[in-house]
Amino acid sequence: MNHEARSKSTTALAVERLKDMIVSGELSARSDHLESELAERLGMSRTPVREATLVLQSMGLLEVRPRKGVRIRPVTVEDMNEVYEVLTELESLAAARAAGLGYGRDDLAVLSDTIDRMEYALGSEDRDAWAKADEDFHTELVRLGGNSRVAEIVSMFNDQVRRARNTTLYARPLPTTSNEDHSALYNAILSGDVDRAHEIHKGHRVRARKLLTEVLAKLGIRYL
Amino acid sequence: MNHEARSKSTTALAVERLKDMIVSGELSARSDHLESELAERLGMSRTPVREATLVLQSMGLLEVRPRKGVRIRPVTVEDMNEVYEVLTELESLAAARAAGLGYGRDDLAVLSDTIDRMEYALGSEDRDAWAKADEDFHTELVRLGGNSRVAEIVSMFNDQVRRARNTTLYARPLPTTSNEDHSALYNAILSGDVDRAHEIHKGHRVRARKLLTEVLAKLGIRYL
DNA sequence: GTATTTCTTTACGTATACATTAAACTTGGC
DNA sequence: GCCAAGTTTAATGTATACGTAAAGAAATAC
Repeated sequence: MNHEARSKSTTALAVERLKDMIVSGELSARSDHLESELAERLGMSRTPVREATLVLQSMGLLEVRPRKGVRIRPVTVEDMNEVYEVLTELESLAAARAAGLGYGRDDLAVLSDTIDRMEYALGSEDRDAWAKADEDFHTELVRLGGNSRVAEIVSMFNDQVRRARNTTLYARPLPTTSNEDHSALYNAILSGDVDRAHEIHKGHRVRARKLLTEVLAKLGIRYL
Repeated sequence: MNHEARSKSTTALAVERLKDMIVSGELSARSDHLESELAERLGMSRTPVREATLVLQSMGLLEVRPRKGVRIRPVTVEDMNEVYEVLTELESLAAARAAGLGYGRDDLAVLSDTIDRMEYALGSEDRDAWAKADEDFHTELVRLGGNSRVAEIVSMFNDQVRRARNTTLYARPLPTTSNEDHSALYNAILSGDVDRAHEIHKGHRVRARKLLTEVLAKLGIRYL
């Protein structure tokens, strides 16, 4: 009997490890890597690495460029705008749908918890904890929205910009105002106010995006 | 010198062929297929087939189920609702953005052409031509929207529901009213009316979805 | 010195071989 | 007759082998 998680396929492991390496910056943006190099680094043959790169390519994290190695995709300011535009629409949709589904306090317990965690993290100025809670908040929100495709896209796009977000996390003001948005959204969902939920979250996202682009501009960052 | 299209990789070919087979129904929904079976049918080894199935899985067209063969994903009514919900949001966004980009008549020539083709197809009651033109219209619209990620998602989701759409194409009234929407949208984009473009297309999509679900309900279809 | 061509290298694409393991079948106990 | 344990089967997961073609290096012509 295996007390650990059941042994995953090597390919799945490669996807996981490579994703981590990309998000953490261990594989830096715009760097090229041969399949054989990655295979050696991961201690496996080229086959699972190849399969993993295909998957990661479809997730938008890298580009397979024959004979030049896979290139870790940089996230340009333009990319950020595209991603945030989609996230704004789809999350707002999810918020509205969630409000329309008649959730009660129990159903929203997880969401409420993420809000509390953000608040607490803000108090102790723990940016990492705040970022984690914020991501959980968004994940739970789209889950509540009940459209699995929306949830998938949001998850994928979050992966794409996570590195960028990490970079800016310590270079921006603490998002003290955003928690008001979160609470307001929670209330809108609980009270079933579809339009208000949509409105609040859309505004929240638009402001977050503006803040981010300003920070990037101030830092003179073109890509991450 | 090769006068044909430059020889594609076997994997790319497998993706293409399998996609065609799925969309055309040659591989029917809910059917299972072993890698070796598909490899033989396509006259290639398992390797490119495997890679293709990974890609098609990420496109949502099939599911890789170890030791049971890949399963061609059925499209349930629920799936259709999810997909159409996302398409509604993202295409409306694209319409609004397109309207905001100050396109002139020349820029909108392709869009205009697809509208003409739909009108003509309606006159001659050529449903296939209409469907093709309609799809081109939507593709061009999101291209004009200028957000490549939106365009990608829309393309992927269209693939997912194309089989369903083909099935209902001859079981529904000819969409005679929809062309008014298209013209109105064209004018809104040309005149730069962002809000109206959004509004028109959203309404258009909502009506199209309603029509489709009604047809499916009437036919008693649960999945396609 | 530069440009062109040939040669060499090498990374990838594909096929094949092999190991693994889930599922199916068989057999024996009850 | 039914269930469980063990065995067999076969499809996948992974590694490896090999041919091909692209990128780069070298050599030669100018």
